[in-house]
Parts: sequence; C-alpha cells; structure tokens
Amino acid sequence: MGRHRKIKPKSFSSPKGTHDILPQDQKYWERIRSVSKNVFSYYNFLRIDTPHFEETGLFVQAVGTQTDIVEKQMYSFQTEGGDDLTLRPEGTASVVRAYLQNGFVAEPHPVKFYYIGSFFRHESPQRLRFRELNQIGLEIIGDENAVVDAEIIHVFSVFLRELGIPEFYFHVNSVGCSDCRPQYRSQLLQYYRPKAKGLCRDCKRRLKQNPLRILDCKEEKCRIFKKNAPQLLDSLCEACKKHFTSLLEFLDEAGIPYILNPYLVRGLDYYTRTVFEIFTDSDWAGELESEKEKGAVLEKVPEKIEEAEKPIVEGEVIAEVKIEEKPKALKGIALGSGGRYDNLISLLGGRAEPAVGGALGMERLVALMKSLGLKVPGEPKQRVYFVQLGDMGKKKSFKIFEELRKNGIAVGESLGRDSVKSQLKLADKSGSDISLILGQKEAIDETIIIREMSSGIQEVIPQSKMIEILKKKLKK
RNA sequence: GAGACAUUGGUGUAACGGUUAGCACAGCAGUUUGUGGAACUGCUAGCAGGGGUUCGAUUCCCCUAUGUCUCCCCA
Repeated sequence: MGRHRKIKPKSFSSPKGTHDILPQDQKYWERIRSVSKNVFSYYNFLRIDTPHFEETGLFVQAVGTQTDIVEKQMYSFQTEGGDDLTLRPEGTASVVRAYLQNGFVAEPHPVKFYYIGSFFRHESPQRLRFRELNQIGLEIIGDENAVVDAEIIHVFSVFLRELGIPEFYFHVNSVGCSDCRPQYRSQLLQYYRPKAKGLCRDCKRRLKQNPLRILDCKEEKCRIFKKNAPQLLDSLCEACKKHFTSLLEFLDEAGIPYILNPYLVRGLDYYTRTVFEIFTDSDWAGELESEKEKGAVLEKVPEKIEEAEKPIVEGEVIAEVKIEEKPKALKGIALGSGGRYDNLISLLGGRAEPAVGGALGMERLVALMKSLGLKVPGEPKQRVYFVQLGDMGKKKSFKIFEELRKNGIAVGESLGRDSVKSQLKLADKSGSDISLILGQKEAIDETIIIREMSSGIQEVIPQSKMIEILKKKLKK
C-alpha cells in the first residue's frame, strides 16, 4: 500500500457564460441552419460571414458610446502591434462595414445579407443569456420603403413557422428619426421632470441618461405616470408617421400578426423609425393588458398558426425528442429583435443610405424547440452493427466497411473490443437490426455471419453476397 | 455592477458536527473459453475551491468560483 496521494490536476470547465453544444443537441442547430438557409436564400438574402473581431472603433461608432453594450459589455483587447480590437457584440455593424469595404455600394440595391454566427457580450449570465451567443440575422441595405421592414418581419415569421414554432408575437413600434426623436425626448423630459420625486431610483437615473426607458419601468409608481405621458407615436414627424402606417398596412396585408407596443424602445443608438421584437408570449410582462383597456394599443390577435407540416425527406428518420425543459419556463422570452437604422451607414463613413435588419437568438430557438417537443430529423438510425473477432477479423474489417460505405449502409462498430459478447451487447444497445459477425473462420472462408437481432437467427453467407442480402433484409 | 438562493461520483439523489459518505442509472469486467436483450457478482468514480470555528467539518461561519432567479440590460 503506497502512501502516495494522487495529485489531482486542476480541472477545467467552460468559461462563465459559455456552453458546449453537445452531440445530442446538434440536430436542433442543424435544423435551424438548414431552414434558415432555405428560407433566406429563397428571399434572395446572401450569406455573409464577417470576422469574429473588429476594430473597437467600429462598434463604438456604430452602437453608440452611451449604450450598455459599448460601456460595459465588450470584450476588447489590444494586440502587440497596438491595434484595439473587440470580439463582435452584434452583427449589424460588421455587415455594414463589409458592405462598404467590399464595394457592394455598386451593386443593384437593396443589398440583402444574412449571417449566422456567434457574438460576445460580457454580461452576467442567466438562463438563456450567454457571454457567447449565437445569432442569425438579416440586413437589407439601401431601401427606405416600409415594405422592406415588413419583409424582414415576414421572412422571420416564415422562418419561425417553417421551424415549427406555433406561436410567436411581433411587437412593433416606431422610434422616429433624428428629426422627431429629440423633440419627443424633450417632451418626455418636460413631463417627467416635475414628477421625478415620485419615480423609482432607476428611473431618476434614466431621466438623465435615457428617458425613453422610463416607459419600460415595471415599478408601479412609475407606471402610473405613464398613462398621461406623451406618446412617441404622437410626436412622430409626418414622414415617420407615414412610414410607420405604411409598415402596418404591409403587415396587415401579409397577414402577419403583430402587437403595436408604443412603449417598445431599443437599446442601441442606431435605430430609427421601425423597431420590433419577437416574443413567445402575447402578454409580455403583463405590460399590454392594462394598455389595451385604455385603447392605447391596437392589438392584432394572431390566428392560431397551424403547426407547419414538415415534409420528411426520404430516408431521413425522425428522431424521438424527449421533452427536457418545462414549457412554462419559456414564457415571455424574446426570440429576436431588430429595426431600421437609416443613419448607420453614413455614421460609418458611407454615403447616407437607409437600411433595416434584425436578428434571432439561436440558443433561445433551440430551447423553445425543445420545450415544445418539436421533432427534428436526426442522424439516420444505425441499422447494421459489425462484430469482429480475433486478429483476422479485425484486419479484414476496413475492407468490409468500405464496401458497406460505398453502398450507403451505415454501420456501427467497436473495433477495440475483443469479446463477441460485449460487441453484441453494444449492437443491441445501438438498436441495430442486423449484426455482421466476422471471425477467424469466416475471414479465411471469405464468408460472414449475418444475424437478425430481433429473432437471433443467423446464417453464414459468402462475403460476395453480403451487400445483396443486407439490402434485401434492410428493406423489411 | 447590485441582491437572493443553490453546489455531494459521469447523471439523478440520500444522510450526517465523529459513517468504510448510502442508493439508483450509466460505464467497465466477469458468471467456463466465438454470440446481445434478463439476472447476479465485482470494479471505477463524489462532499466545487480556499480559509476559519472545533478535539474533530461534507455538515457551522467567511471568501472565491460556477449555476439559477431578481435588478440592470438584452438575443
């Protein structure tokens, strides 16, 4: 008995706010990618991938210095050469940068992009809030017409339905443009300043920094004032009002259910006019119930969206999905958001061009799909298992694999094992219908044993006939 | 950045100021040597990390880390 104590090396776990996407979840991610690719490219969005880091200045200039993202959520670092870089916290700035840098200005407009990738924000993690998050986004650059705002919303809506999400709600609002928003801001300040004492602590701070956010406050004492507060929509300039009305008309016409939420404001500075968010739940934070009564909200009650019928691709097997998370936990969660950013392109050194875009959070989509118990196509089920025995068996196995692979027959194996017993056990566990057994004797005779797992019946067949017989048996 | 709660083998859990820290599942091996699904047996593996209080801490206290929930903000 040694008295040496094992020295345990430090063990690691993924950094705070990051997570692994495990093999059993890959099918959901794969599904999201393939559906998005289908839908987005059908609507002529072009896939673009931008670097995971950019010059820090890009985000500062685009997102705005006053925003939380820039103030405290960016992963910034300096290279040895002295460049200031930042892991991208969002997608739009990069896409616009790429648009300007690569001469898309000369392409027929509008230019439409989509992207899928991970983004980084240094925030305190909670459920479905990560420091590295995956988003899937759309951008349309170079069109001012509200129809493209509606297009973004429509395409997201098609995508979500295609994914099989039965219920989701678009909240829409307009935050005006650089002409009318400052006016509204000062109106709001005028209204709230005398009431500052009655506001909660956070709102007193908001009054100075971001008065629009006061409307978002859930504190009862702040909500009382909201009733008589000036409405953003009332103070829109004619052009913005017209633009917004136009958007709503397009949405109506397209039959896209939406909720006009006059208190929806967005965190990023670059948004103008249209802003929207997508929720899984209609009465988000209970916000709209009271508003409906006073008639401030025009609500479109979404028709029950039929669960999209998924055409099953031939040969694909729909994997069973266990419901692992409780659906109730996903109430009122934001799946995505977006808006118009008419000033951003000139802000980043291009000529003034209108644009609109939006993004969906993939982690949230996956969680939602799981909570709904949606079935997604998984890997084709393994139906054949290869059991080898002895040196001869092992040596001949690659040749057999290749023959099977060329004929499109997926096969399971555990080449490292010696005992037939444990290999058959694994064959059983993998749910294979048929086992192929190759031992010393068979290797010499150029035969192989084919065993039906359910009955246990097996026969010795010549290897030359293996494929033919296998195919026949697999048809059953 | 602020607050609340949590953390026991790979997973799910039990117990307790003094125990060989229990159980189940999974994993591995075996139950006569070339045959699975059952059963049985054995093995592997844990008190998140660091301080303190104590004769003694997995248990009590503090700090840290991570997770969950509020706030903030956001996908």
